[in-house]
Amino acid sequence: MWSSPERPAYPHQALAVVLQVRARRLHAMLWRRPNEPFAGAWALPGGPLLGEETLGASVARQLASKVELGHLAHLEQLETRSDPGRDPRGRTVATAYLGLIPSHLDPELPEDTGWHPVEDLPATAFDHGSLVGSAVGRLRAKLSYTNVGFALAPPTFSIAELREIYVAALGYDVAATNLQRVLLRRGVLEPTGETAPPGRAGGRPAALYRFVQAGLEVTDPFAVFRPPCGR
Amino acid sequence: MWSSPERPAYPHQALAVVLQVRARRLHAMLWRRPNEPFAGAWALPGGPLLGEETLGASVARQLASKVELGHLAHLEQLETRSDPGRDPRGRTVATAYLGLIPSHLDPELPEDTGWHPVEDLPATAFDHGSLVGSAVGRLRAKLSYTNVGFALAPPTFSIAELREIYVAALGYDVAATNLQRVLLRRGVLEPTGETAPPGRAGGRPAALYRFVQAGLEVTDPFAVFRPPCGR
DNA sequence: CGAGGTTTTCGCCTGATAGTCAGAAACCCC
DNA sequence: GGGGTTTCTGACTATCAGGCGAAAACCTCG
Repeated sequence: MWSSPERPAYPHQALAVVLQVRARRLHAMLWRRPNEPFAGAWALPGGPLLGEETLGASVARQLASKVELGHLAHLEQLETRSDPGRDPRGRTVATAYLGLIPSHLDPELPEDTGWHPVEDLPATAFDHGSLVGSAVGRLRAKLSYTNVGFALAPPTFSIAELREIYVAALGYDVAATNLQRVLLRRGVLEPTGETAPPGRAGGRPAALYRFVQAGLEVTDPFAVFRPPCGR
Repeated sequence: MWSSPERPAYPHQALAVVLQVRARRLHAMLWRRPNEPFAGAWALPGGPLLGEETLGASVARQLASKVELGHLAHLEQLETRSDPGRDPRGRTVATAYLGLIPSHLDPELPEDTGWHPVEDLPATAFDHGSLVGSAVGRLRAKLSYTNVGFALAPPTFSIAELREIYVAALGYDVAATNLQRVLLRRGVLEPTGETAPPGRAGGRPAALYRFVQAGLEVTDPFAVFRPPCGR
């Protein structure tokens, strides 16, 4: 704790890595910087921490200028970067958040803002490229042991649709059979009782499901070294 | 990104939640605050982010005044707290780190600093109590899917000793047989080939093991939704 | 209205692994 | 050498993920 009167301060910014599954690929939201440094490069939305707001409130405020906040289904703190050289203009500290938007939404974005596949990012400003990498890593890990999927999926969906989302987000193939069984057993998913009409090519109508809980919840963190009996 | 000239700044501090297994219980390192606010309450070691240092370097610097840095076997960033009211004196932002010290060490601590069982914390200053909670949660989760155990255990150890450490850190019982088999199969542990002499009560001499890798490594994050074949 | 094609669903089998237990092995002390 | 203690090993069981194939349900076209 600082007891001495000197209390150096550095500008602090909140950044958001907003991810969404679009056209079967995981995308990140970036905007093109008009000014130096890194003029023309793509950057994460964000800005200075102000007045009496928390970092969470700050990132929400900054995001509000890019998308409708109601479209954000999930927001969590990622990590804080403090490398003195991360901004050529001078020292800054930045805290990044991970935001998720369900795949059925197509929010209107400002002119300078767009979606970029995370596997094929353009040149990014500052350390924003590696922040996207961190965010994707976090999302992929959590998809397996939490119900974050709810923040990527529409309110109701067939297993086939959910599989597409998971495949896009995870970056590798998963079997629909297994996905259904695992998520059902864990109580993450529940059937709505309704079915979706088949496509024009025919096929059996797909049963619709929804996520039981809309907030983030850690299901069964890790199967290993579990407490003796039902925790 | 801030393009306007106004760049508000708030003092930023780095805090450390240092954990160690002592006497079969998980302890956190706290020091007693001499001054207001929270005079007499227990607080996490930490202090202001200075000059050209990163947060990691800052927390290491602050810790150096409490323990010998060489004793720290692991250090990772936890989370950043920004509630404007977290310090009654004025706004601060604090980034907490998780530090681990192996159980065989007994570092000398300053007069005002001591170890406290995490399950039985005294009154803490600021939001430090909940930060200890976060740290313990992180450690417990990672014990199951990484090799962080290396940072809690001595260089070599018997399975019984390792079990004690895991039990203390996790807060619940685990079977020695299982611990050995799981950690061996994952390639986290390897036998040294040596054995420890039995205690005075006799008993078969215990085989000694070591962690294969001394740095943090994510073994097999999550068994679910694994890519088709050996990734 | 039936045949062929398409998509989803369901059931079964397999393999991997965690949890548990009991017995054998190795050592001490008396 | 016998009793006690601790550790090690192997076997058994239960659970669950991964995969496959058949059945179900629906479409379109002739």
